Amino acid sequence: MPELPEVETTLRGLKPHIIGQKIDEVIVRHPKLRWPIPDLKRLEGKKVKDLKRRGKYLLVEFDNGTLILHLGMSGRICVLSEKLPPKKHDHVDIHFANKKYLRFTDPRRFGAVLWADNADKHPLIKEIGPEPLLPSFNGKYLLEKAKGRKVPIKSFVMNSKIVAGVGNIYAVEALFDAGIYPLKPAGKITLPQFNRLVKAIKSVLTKAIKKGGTTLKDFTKSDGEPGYFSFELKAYGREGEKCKRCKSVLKSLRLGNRATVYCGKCQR
DNA sequence: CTTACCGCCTGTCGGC
DNA sequence: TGCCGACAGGCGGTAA
Repeated sequence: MPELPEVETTLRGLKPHIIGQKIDEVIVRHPKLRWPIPDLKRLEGKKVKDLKRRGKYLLVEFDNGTLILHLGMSGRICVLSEKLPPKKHDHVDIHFANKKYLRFTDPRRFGAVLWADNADKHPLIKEIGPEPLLPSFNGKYLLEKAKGRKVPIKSFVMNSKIVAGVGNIYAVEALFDAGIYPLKPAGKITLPQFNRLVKAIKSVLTKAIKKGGTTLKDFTKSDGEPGYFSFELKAYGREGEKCKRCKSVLKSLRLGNRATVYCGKCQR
């Protein structure tokens, strides 16, 4: 389940291997991910100009457009230098002139590999809200956006139009840290609460990215998995266990079919 | 415009 | 041991 920190870790691991590299050949074995993979012949002979992240999307930039990658739930990308026979879920290989190649793996195929002539205008990218780690994402911004909205705050922060790339795990953790009840209507949250929430989101994402950084040296191993499972979660997955703050038992509810753990005492 | 809900996939896990 | 159904989950799409 790659969340933003894992995508960021993937980006950092990938960058030194692929920037400036010329593509020799692209092999697509299973063209049906979340959307059909377009014809990637257009990449052959092109050089990777830059690699960026927008929310959980990875953007591989070329002089004629951008390859958009999304890892969905189960996607992984690695760079290999020795020829390994493709396994069942290795859907795309991108071979570079330096004999290394990028391999896109995704068992559940919720991920995406797409092309955009202009990524900024692509429908999946253009509506994405501010990056959570930039200063433009702050309490005042959220307060303004939340005016009159009745959606539960958890759904609100998981809405990519409001803020980019905050998934279930980090929404649960940040709301716990900020002491906000997940079902509280977004429009009823005060500026001090939003300030705390923003601080919590930034801090939890930053911590996870730091953790991910320790896995970078193994990036080219085919089994090198960005490690956020080792990241210490205070609420997510701890239903029925004791709150680390007040010792009462953590409760859970389902919101839009998503596991939502919270402390009934600390979160109001 | 806002909100609620569907469904794409497959590995894993609990129950029998 | 093996079969089977339930479940997880990002997130765009669509219905209300």
